[in-house]
Amino acid sequence: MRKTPRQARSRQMVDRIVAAGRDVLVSDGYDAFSTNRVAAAAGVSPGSVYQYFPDKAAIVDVVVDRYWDDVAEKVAAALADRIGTFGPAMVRDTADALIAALEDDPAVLRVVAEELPISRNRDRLTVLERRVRDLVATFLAARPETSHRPDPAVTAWVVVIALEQLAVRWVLDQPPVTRDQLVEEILALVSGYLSFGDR
Amino acid sequence: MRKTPRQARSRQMVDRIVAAGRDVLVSDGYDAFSTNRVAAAAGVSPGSVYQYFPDKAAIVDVVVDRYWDDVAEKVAAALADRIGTFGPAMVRDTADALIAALEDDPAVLRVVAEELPISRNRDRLTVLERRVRDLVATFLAARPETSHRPDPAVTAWVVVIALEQLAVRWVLDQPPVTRDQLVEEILALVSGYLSFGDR
Amino acid sequence: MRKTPRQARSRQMVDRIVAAGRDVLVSDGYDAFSTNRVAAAAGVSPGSVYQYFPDKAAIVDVVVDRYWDDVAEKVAAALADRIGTFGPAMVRDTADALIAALEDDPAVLRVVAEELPISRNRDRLTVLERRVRDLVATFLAARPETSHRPDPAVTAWVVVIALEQLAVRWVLDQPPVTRDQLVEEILALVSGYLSFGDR
Amino acid sequence: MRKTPRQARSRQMVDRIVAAGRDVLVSDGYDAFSTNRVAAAAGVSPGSVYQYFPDKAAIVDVVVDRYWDDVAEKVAAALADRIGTFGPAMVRDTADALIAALEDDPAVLRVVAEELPISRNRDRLTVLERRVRDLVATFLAARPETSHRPDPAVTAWVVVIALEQLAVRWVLDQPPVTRDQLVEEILALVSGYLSFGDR
DNA sequence: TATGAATGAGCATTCATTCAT
DNA sequence: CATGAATGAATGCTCATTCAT
Repeated sequence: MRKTPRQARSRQMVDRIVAAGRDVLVSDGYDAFSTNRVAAAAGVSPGSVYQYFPDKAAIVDVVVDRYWDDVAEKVAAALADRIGTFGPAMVRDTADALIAALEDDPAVLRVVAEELPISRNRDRLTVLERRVRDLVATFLAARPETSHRPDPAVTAWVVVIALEQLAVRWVLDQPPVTRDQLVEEILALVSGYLSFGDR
Repeated sequence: MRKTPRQARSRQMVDRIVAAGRDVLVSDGYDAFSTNRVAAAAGVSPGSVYQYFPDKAAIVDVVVDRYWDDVAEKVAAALADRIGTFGPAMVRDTADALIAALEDDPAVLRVVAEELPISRNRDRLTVLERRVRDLVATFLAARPETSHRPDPAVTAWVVVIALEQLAVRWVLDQPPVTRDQLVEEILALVSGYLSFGDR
Repeated sequence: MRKTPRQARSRQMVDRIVAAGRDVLVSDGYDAFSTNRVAAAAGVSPGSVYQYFPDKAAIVDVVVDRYWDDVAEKVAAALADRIGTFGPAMVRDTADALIAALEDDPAVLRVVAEELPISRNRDRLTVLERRVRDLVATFLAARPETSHRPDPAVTAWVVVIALEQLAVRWVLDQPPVTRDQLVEEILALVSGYLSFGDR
Repeated sequence: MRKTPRQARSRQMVDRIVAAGRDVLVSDGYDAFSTNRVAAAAGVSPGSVYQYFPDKAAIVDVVVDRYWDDVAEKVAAALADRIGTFGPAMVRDTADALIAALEDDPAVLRVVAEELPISRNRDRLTVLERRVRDLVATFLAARPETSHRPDPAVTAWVVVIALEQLAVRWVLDQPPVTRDQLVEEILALVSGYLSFGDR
């Protein structure tokens, strides 16, 4: 007749703390992020935080990790029903999925992308990178006859950076560009790049 | 019997403090950046710092501003003797100039781009933006007959973001891409993008 | 189906906790001595500790008490088969027995004598005191004809303090004095003192 | 017309903090000794403490050092006008001077001798040791014809420990021994020891 | 009984900022 | 102007103790 099984209770505490961490990050900013504030926001004592996290940095790390995992999951989900698309359509779909995922929580994106030491975000790109590598590969496979970029690894690196940064800046800076326009421009950028040298 | 006029002395103090700020930022990192440390590094008392800067943030702001001004100046200087180039050559020159400027002080670039809250970098892009706007305009002027990007403002926004981020990441992440490769890829990216839709 | 009667189980818990307390004291020192650590070392939950000890200090007290009881027991045992010796021989035997007892566990002696608030050691001397009182009495009884110390209680107090401290410091400070030398010096000190005024 | 010259002000702060440290140690005990409490007792902010002491331990060290310096000074002063005394008189004088010095501040003596990790007191004995070495040497010089302790270094070690501990315990434990009795017993102890073997 | 999650007061320390000199 | 001693709020973190299960 246990109300909260041991495992679940831990899980719940971690979740509460992470949620509170996210909130503090969003509303107070990274500089004002303190363990005491997180504890207060979680309705928990400072000591309790340390039963679940070894130190302050670990809380931030989990918040960031969860955010990017979330984004990756959304991108994967959005693309799941479109497998099989090729070339341009795939670019469009990927850009669209990424933008959509980033639009979901701009507040955290702002903190994560703009306030955090980049080191905390270092390993987050794996999923996007894999996706882009595939994208580049299938795109090129669809146009085997043409002359194009020589080194696929370099090409993927270029596309990842451009794609990611365009999506992030669009969400955060709200430039005078519509969402559809953005997707079209990304399509043009990537397509033009990948086919460059065609004749 | 005053050696230096008041104005000049102020200027000198500001310079000392900013230089010290830069050094502290580079060697200790943003987290360890403290007014006391800056004062010590400048050989000045903490109180004096507050005669020239309202608070700690203002010091960082000036360091960042000066850094980006410096970059802008270098880019402008590098391009000064190449005015009149068109299209692809201009893209190449711009990319090259930007990379060169960023390579000059990677230590500060690292702090500025990776550790600082991005808000501090907000207004830095004006020069680069103007330059890229010109670049886009002249490029398109060279190919007036072709169909290409519809909105020059949007196009410039896209190119700025991609160009800047590629140059920054290349300098900071040292990816397995040579400098020449990078310039070629940027050229391909921008040229492909700007001419996309040509036939 | 209870394996161990309640009483015995309590006893066992207390023993585990005290043993763990001793270990923590020895390996981590008094400053790092914490109830949680003791509980962990005992393989017991922190809550359980409080079923047997009212607070942290009580654990230390028992560790200390047991240590001194142990020493007292060893001294008594060592002297048991030498009852009947008189004067100098008895001094020598007592000194020897005490040194031997202290040598048995220098690690705990160090903590108990050097790190603990001495108040915790307050009542430990009873056995040694009684033994020394006897020693003084028999010594004097062996030389009834001579003039010597007037007040046996004071005399015993002096001898206890000197004897104990010499033995403890010798064990802990490892001075350049051999064990035999030490015993000889103690003998000289005590004998000289007790017979002082002889002619 | 400066009220407090720079040097003097520092000195004054250090003194205030050390005095507060002493008071906290005496009234709250070593376990409750905290930087915040010291700061409060000194009527100073916690931050100020750290302008004069690198950490908590440093405050304790200075308190202890000052205490023992003080004792050493008093002993030296008390003996200054008695130089030239020999043998028994010198023992009496030394014992008397030491007891007097320790009696002056039993509260601090209690903390220093009973609550502090002994390591903090390690180097304090130099003065007493030198004094005792001299004492032993002159004593023996006065009785060159007699047989006595073989190793002067060992002899001095024994006398230091006994003398110091007897004086300290007498002050702190208030045993049923008068001050004069104590001095007489110490004289008997030391004299008997040093002349032991005489005939 | 035994548990161990939760507590929260407390600690040592830092640092942006002020202000009397 | 320049100083730098002084501040004190705030920080990350610990640990003796409690109490619901």
